[in-house]
Amino acid sequence: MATGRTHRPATRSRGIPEATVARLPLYLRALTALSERSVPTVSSEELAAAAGVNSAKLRKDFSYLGSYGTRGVGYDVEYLVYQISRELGLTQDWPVVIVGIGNLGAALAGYGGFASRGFRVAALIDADPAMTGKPVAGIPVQHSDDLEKIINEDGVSIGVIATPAGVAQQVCDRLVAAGVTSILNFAPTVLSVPDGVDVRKVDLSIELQILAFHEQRKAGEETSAEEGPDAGAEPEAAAVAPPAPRGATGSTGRKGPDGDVPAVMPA
Amino acid sequence: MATGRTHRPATRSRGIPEATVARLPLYLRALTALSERSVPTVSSEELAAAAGVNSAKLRKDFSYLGSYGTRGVGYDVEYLVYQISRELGLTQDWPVVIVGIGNLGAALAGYGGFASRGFRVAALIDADPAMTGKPVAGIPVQHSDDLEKIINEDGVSIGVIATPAGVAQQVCDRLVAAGVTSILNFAPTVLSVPDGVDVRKVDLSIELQILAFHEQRKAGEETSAEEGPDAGAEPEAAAVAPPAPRGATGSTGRKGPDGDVPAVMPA
DNA sequence: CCATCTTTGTGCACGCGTTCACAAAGACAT
DNA sequence: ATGTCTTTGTGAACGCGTGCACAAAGATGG
Ligand SMILES: NC(=O)c1ccc[n+]([C@@H]2O[C@H](COP(=O)([O-])OP(=O)(O)OC[C@H]3O[C@@H](n4cnc5c(N)ncnc54)[C@H](O)[C@@H]3O)[C@@H](O)[C@H]2O)c1
Ligand SMILES: NC(=O)c1ccc[n+]([C@@H]2O[C@H](COP(=O)([O-])OP(=O)(O)OC[C@H]3O[C@@H](n4cnc5c(N)ncnc54)[C@H](O)[C@@H]3O)[C@@H](O)[C@H]2O)c1
Repeated sequence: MATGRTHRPATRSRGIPEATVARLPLYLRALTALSERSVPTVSSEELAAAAGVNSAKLRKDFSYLGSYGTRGVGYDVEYLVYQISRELGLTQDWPVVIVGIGNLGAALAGYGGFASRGFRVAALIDADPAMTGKPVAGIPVQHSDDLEKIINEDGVSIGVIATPAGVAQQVCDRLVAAGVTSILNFAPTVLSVPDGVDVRKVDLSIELQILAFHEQRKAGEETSAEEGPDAGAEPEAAAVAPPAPRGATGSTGRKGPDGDVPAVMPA
Repeated sequence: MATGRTHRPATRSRGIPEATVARLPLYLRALTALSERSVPTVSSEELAAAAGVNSAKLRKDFSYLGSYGTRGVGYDVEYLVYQISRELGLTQDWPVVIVGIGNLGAALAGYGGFASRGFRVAALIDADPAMTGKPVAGIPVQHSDDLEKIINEDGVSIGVIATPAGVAQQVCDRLVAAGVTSILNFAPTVLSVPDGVDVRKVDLSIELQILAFHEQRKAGEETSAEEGPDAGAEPEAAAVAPPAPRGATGSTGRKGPDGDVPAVMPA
């Protein structure tokens, strides 16, 4: 290590790999469970199993945080919980605003997993005047006119967007302008933000499409043995000529190698 | 994970990189928008901008599907929509069951993004007898006793888990035993499944923790100049002795009201 | 038919992330 | 103290993903 670009000569190992950061919450969850069962120590092997990862990976991940283990014994659960919590910034309280209190937003508002890790729902915001003042999950909804004020007063730096996709960018812009620097986006849109602002997206539709891809592959796999070369996939089979299929989508007549249904791309 | 079996030396270029697969839905969404505006063709540059990715990456991604572009012109929108849809398996209908119709499950049930891409909610399943028969988003909830029957009758291969974490593994096992081979898990637990079954997880809590990490780093960055040694980083500063801090600190001070904690420790 | 201009498709290099494998560190027993 | 046994921490190799940069392909205009 360290051979990379050591922009930060000061304190060493300033950079924890992104992949590691993404796994820390996983470890933390497993450790918390152990802690509640009063388990004093765990080996990398046990913890890795609980977190569903490779033990070598886990050890390397922890090595970025420091040497918190004891050889021959393992890791002290309580201590590790604390160290990871601190590293993730969970020892402090993070006020969060949720914008767009519809079906999803309401579910999120009532989600216990928020509070359980130091995330406090500071406010629920919606543009619908009819919603204003109405309590959702015990928290009164506030009107989006007050968005800037709310964010400033509470010092909110994390925002959750659960509005329709069409207005997500606008909402995002307002959040950022008001001082939010981390956004969790549930709307199916690509958000553009200035440097220094982090955006993470949760897109159900994309997840399903990825699953569908693998599902299709599995299905094709079984029959491929006797179906011949172009059973499940070879694009060339369907490729007539690139600039050909101009016009209607449904006009794709005989294309699918295995009796595909014409693609109807809906709204 | 996912691509466990590479027993396929047969047909060439069988493997589309996982990272590419994950981006295809993104491209598809952007292309669909263009299609609705009747835009006939797009360059890789334009499309990349719309999808929020690098244009070289996009071209390389498409190259895995075949040569569907025309040099000097770009890509035919309609044709590309069809090709990507086919590659992702969206030209066929995917019945999906949602298990656990609580706050989140209900929101998912009513989500338009499902149907818009060939995913059909085949059934809503919940263990609560009081829910049985009650329509949610126009679909009557069925009791989990009938889970196996429902899955078999509809030929469901994709399941969504939105139950409490504590029962997620059991639900998962039943789904898999009944024939489901793709699972989208919203419960904060690590699911273990046999080979051949794909699991994707959506974990709000993890996303927030990742944001918090970066948020903390941003905050620490500004003050780091004068903060001295243990600003927000050097672990040793807080390190008393590895096996020391037993029970102290109230660590995260959580008292999970949500039962967020797994409890399921895969032995 | 040829020249020019646009945009694709990809070879290549690089960096990140994963995994193996093992020396060293420490616990524990004798 | 010394030896044995367990488990960490990490060096090193490898594979995947990314982005640059450019030749080739094809459109377009003369
Ligand atoms: N429901 C789901 O399960 C689900 C899943 C994945 C993604 N999504 C996405 O999440 C978003 C919300 O979904 P939903 O089902 O809750 O929709 P919804 O229509 O029920 O809720 C949207 C809410 O946003 C509010 N809103 C509209 N414009 C606003 C603005 N400018 N400022 C503040 N609030 C505004 C509306 O008043 C409404 O209450 C959508 O983009 C959807 O695609 C939903
Ligand atoms: N609400 C959110 O925004 C949110 C966000 C992220 C993750 N989650 C997770 O999603 C899950 C559901 O959250 P929720 O807020 O909807 O909880 P909820 O308590 O409102 O709903 C859970 C539902 O699952 C049903 N259920 C319980 N055991 C079952 C079983 N064995 N088989 C079938 N159904 C069963 C219950 O009857 C209930 O209707 C939880 O694991 C939660 O941690 C929720």
